Amino acid sequence: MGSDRKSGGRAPALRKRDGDYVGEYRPQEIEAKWQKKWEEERVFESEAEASEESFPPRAHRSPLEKREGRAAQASALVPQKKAKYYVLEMLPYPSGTLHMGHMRNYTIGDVVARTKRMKGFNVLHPMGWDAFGLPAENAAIKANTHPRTWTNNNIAEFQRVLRRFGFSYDWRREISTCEPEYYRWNQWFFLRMLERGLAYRKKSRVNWCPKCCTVLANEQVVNGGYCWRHEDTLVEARDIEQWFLKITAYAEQLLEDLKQLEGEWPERVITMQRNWIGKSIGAKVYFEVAGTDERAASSDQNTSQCGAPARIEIFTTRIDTIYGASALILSPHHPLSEKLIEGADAGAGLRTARPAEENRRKKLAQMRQASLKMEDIATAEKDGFFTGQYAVNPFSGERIPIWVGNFVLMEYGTGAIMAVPAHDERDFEFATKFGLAIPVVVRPRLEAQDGAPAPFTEYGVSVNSGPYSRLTSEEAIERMAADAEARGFGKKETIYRLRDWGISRQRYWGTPIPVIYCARDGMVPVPDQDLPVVLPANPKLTGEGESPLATDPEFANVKCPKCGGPARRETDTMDTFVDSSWYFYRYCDPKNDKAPFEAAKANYWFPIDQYIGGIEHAILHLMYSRFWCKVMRDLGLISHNEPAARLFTQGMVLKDGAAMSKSAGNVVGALEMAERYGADTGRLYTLFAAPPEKDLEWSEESIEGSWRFLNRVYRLVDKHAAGANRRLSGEGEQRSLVGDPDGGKKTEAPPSKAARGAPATEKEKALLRKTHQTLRRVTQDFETRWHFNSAIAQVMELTNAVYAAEDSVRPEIRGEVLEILTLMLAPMTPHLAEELWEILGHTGGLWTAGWPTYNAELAKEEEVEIVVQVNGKVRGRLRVAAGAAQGEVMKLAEADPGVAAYLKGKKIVKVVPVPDKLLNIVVV
RNA sequence: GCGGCUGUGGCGAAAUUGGCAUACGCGGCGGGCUUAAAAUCCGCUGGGGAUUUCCCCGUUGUCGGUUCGACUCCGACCAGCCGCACCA
Repeated sequence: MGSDRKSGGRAPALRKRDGDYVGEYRPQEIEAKWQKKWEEERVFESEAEASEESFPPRAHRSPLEKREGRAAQASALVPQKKAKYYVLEMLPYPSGTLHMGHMRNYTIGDVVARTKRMKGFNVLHPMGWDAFGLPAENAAIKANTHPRTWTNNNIAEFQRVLRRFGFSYDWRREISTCEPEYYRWNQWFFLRMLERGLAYRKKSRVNWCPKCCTVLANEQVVNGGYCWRHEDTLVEARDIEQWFLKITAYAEQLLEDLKQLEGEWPERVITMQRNWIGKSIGAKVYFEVAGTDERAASSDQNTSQCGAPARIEIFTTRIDTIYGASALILSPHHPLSEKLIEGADAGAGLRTARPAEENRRKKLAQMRQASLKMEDIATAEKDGFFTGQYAVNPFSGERIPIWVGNFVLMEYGTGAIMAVPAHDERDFEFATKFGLAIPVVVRPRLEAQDGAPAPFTEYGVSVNSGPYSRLTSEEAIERMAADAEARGFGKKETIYRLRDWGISRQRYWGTPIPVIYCARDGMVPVPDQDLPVVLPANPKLTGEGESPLATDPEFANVKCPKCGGPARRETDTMDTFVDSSWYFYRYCDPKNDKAPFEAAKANYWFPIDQYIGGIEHAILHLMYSRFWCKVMRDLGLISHNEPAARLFTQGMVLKDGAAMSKSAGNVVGALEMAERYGADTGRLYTLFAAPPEKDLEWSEESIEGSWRFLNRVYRLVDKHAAGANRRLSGEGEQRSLVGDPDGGKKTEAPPSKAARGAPATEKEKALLRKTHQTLRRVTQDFETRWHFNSAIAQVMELTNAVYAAEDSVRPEIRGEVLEILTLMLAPMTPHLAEELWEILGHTGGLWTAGWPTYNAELAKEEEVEIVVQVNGKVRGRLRVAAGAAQGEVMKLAEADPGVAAYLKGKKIVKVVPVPDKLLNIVVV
């Protein structure tokens, strides 16, 4: 980054230029000055939630309104009752250093918050810390300190940096999830879920990360079997007793309510959630097990010779293909797969060779082992073996072999499938490899599709399906499911891919799960009045073995709350995603010690109007917190269904092609940036370099451009004010001075406060026109499209126009333009804008000003350029009065020599006019 | 394999509803100021030609379609990125 000319310690300030003294833009001083002022004046504190009564809108009238007496009309557009606006960036995990990737996220939120405040909303814009978590524990072990020390140090540092960037947070509401005042409510929620059967404990196959030394939720397993924290570490399967939250109870609602979010949340996130929930509508069908003889005669023989259970349940979405089932296939982990391979080896007459029992056992063990590794499951070759047993197809009565296959997942459906090779790719592959029959039972609807490649997996028309032949697939699915249900061998069923949320973690730095195990009373919830269950202050952390809390007898050994006998505490802690599932509600009422929050306060502020964060939480945090919201609604705590009305996922900041991160070693530190160029330049650059949803490649060279622009604006305003002051004091124009001119501050009356004249010259008109056109577009870009980059480009153009106009416009006109320009910059570069506002002579602080009102009258073009095309090619340009009549434009076009040349000798067949823009003449 | 997103100058990008493609910025080149440099201000920057006014040509990943007119809409393809992935 080279020179230190931008650093704070430059030679001071005043230089002579064109007879005016122009100061130098010194962001470090300006930024500190205004941050202090904002804090003193408590500018960013939202108004009380109870304030549903009317508030007068923030008094703002733009200079132009004042001049034209339009204030009354304009304020009619502002809601009389101050509307609330809750804008939130996802809370950070305080680790490492804040870099410009983080700053981009917070800058976007801050622009929104500041804009809304200027527009008269009661804005809630809080910040807090996702303070529990494994990295703190690991770092503490490494540095031989306490996770709390490590975390709090980081929080202090994060705070410092965020304040340095001037983000407009209401710091009174700051929360930290590792404080007992916060996590006691995690425990409280857990107990409420326990009461409702939404929290339960079971032993199950879970994902274990050997590096984290703890269990992971399904959502924390990425890239087909790797730990989300250690993307190079394969997750292992373990059977562990742990706590689950029953998110599956809300599967349908979570899916259904995504519809409400359409258009408000990124399509991508909605799609990902939909896929994650993975709803399948189908049917369960029960197949009787018929023993080892495929031809077994007696229909009443429905237990096998080795005592295997009577029936196998399968799930299918294509019950219409059941006449084409040529086998049942069980998952290696299916409990029956073990039972079915027992018993005497096959007798004579089997169609398919049955491996000897010993080999069957070996094979099963092998397949179970293989499927523990989650990698390559999708790509692994199909494998399986015949159990020797048969089952009866309840529709056809046909006996079909029962196999075990490696591609059948125990975790999905019933862990068993019917194989229909003719109409399913995987079954086809399996059948081809092992020589199973491939009977066709669905034909394409159109003859033209006949001879379609096997397998044919689409809907069509049933054939060879007994009474169901000739039905369309849709009809067959409907009828066969109903018949199966009526005849008692099946039923319609909807299943979801979504699994319950495993929240037990075998680590220290998290919320203790508030239950106690008593030898006599079993599992006993900790009574509400005993909350919070506080983490022991001095744990023995090793990062290995069982939960650290289990090794702390003082913590683990307790009296049973029911019988008073000796009991043992649960020593696992909660997944930290519990903390972040409801944190945004706590901001509404951060100090409440009676309840997680007061319902009225939450209902005032919620839903979040604008939530902003990274795409990496598309499923994790954003699914969990939607679930939590619905649980809280059912507990009667809140009265809405979804926590966030709108979601925005910003792009990453890349450097050298990779996401900025500590581990990649390519971070541009936020503090470093602020020291070198000032926070405003950093903010401006991240907004200008790319639209916010897109990834942004960091470029040191481009930052200079943003820096130069702010300097340019500063000089422009400062020079203007200096000139105005000189005129006021020296040249005897009789205008009153406000304040003390010797006070060292620029408190003289600014041009804007003086009586203003209407634009007189063409140049003045043009500049004001440009100003209001810019204001219109910037307002739109802020409001709806969030194209901050093109908004900034507009402001740059306006700045260039003011420079170009030089002295051809009177100072009072220029003053007006510069005021609007300053206000437009305020949300993006707030410190500089405050300073300019003061330089322009305002004493109240820019935060008391509102967003300027666009004046359509002044923005209107009087004369427009019309592009004349002949057969779609530009052949001439006309300057005409705006709104000129079509015939007149046509006449002018025909008179234009450039156009006429192309019309000569041709016949005009069509004329397409676009008013005030274009005229296309079609000739042959 | 399925789903989604993206493709525009040397670079980051703009183009609001189908209406002048390349605004704004970076980089580069030239000029003013300066003894000089930095900073700053001004101009040029798709290609070719005319010393100006100007003329010709090309162009938004590729091919096709709709349209008076397509970066924008439709179809097919190519490339890159992301997500899911034996989900029955």
